[in-house]
Amino acid sequence: MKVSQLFTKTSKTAPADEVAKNAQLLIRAGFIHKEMAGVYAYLPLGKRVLDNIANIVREEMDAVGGQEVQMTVLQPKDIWEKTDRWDDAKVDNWFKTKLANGTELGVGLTHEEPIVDALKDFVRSYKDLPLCVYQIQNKFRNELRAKSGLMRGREFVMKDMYSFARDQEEHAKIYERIAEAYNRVYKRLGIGDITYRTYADGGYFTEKFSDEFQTISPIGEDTIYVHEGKRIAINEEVYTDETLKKLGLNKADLVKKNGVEVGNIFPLESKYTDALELFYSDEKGEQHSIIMGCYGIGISRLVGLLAEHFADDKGLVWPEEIAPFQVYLAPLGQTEAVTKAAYDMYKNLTAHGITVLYDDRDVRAGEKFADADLIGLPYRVVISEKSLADGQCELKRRNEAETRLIKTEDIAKVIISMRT
RNA sequence: CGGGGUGUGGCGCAGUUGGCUAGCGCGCGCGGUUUGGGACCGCGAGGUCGAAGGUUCAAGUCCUUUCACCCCGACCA
Repeated sequence: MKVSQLFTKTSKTAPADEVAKNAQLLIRAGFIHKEMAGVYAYLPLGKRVLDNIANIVREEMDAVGGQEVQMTVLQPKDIWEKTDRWDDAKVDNWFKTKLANGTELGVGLTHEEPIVDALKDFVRSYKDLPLCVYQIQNKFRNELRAKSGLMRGREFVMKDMYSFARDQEEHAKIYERIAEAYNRVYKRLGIGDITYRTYADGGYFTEKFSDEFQTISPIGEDTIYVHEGKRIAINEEVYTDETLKKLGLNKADLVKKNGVEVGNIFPLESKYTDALELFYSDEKGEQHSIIMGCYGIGISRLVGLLAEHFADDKGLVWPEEIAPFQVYLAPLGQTEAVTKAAYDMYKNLTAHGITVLYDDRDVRAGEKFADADLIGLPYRVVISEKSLADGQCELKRRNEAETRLIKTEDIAKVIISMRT
């Protein structure tokens, strides 16, 4: 894409109504637009990042047998009454609305009920199970206080997967398989080394733990106790001697950290399936409860976390799998030779499947460099009269200081070889 | 929801104890000089000061109400 065609612009100043670094950087670089507190639009660059993250999650969920669906935002009241979650006294962060005729509707904050309801049309027999269904879409929660930019919004993008198993043993296997998929997701996002499977409160099922995936970060809202060696952690909310004993951990081996909850998986037993009367028949024709699990990843929260984590004093520093484009191509000067070389390279890189943000604007070098740094693409290629005289261009990684001279015709090959 | 703070061109800000056609920087448009780290000069467009009501000869400055946003806390399947 050409910068001249990109409708967003960068800004030297951060908006006064944002304090969170993730929001400041993403807004300055033109990735997102704040619609209101806790509600952000994704502009072309931000949308690409959001999609890249979603696609990593999608691939890993598909790999463990997930089937993607798109559920509705508007939801009928009755299914929520069946599980006793409609009442504001039970779940207080609902957005609710009404049809013209007065019928009450819910605005989706999670989708256990409608998924189970939809499966009732299809799941009857033990032959239909197990199965995993997931969705990646906007969810709405009426948070009392939105905060920290993308980290806690009222409208946000989330991946939710629901598993349906015939018994506890089958459920446990699926649960572990998905937990491993989660680790792969965070690894691919570049935060595997600072993300820990964390024992946490199980909510409705307090006798059991749920598992959170917590990424160590100074902006983390949660306090966790990390066991480096075992790559696990305990959320402060269940950090008791009893828990430690149960997990066989020693207080002395744990380090207190701030964590961002980037995922949460938990067993739902048969609470929703029973309440909504989704059962299966076994070989003998006897009916049984279906054991359900729920697996969330905050996609838009990850955009915020990654922006916050992969940044320096000049701007964003995107990992390759997440960056909106791979290369920032910056010709310096407007001479015919430079312009032609840049355009040829743009075509060449694109033909090699390398995405390029081509800064074709007639602006000074400093401005291009500053924008390249702020937007934070992994590679920057500079074409100028100087290096072009030797048939070369300059290649620099965003996360390194070193600049290297490359033969212009080799640039695609070199970048491909440098890829992580 | 409790506490604290802030709303002035697109963005960041300044506007003394109320007083004249509401300023500055960035950005934007035009012209020119520049051209390897957000250049410089000149000209120009753009705001009725979050909104509503009130006090006053006079309100961006005072009062009331209200909306929005930020921070701390509480909350957070």
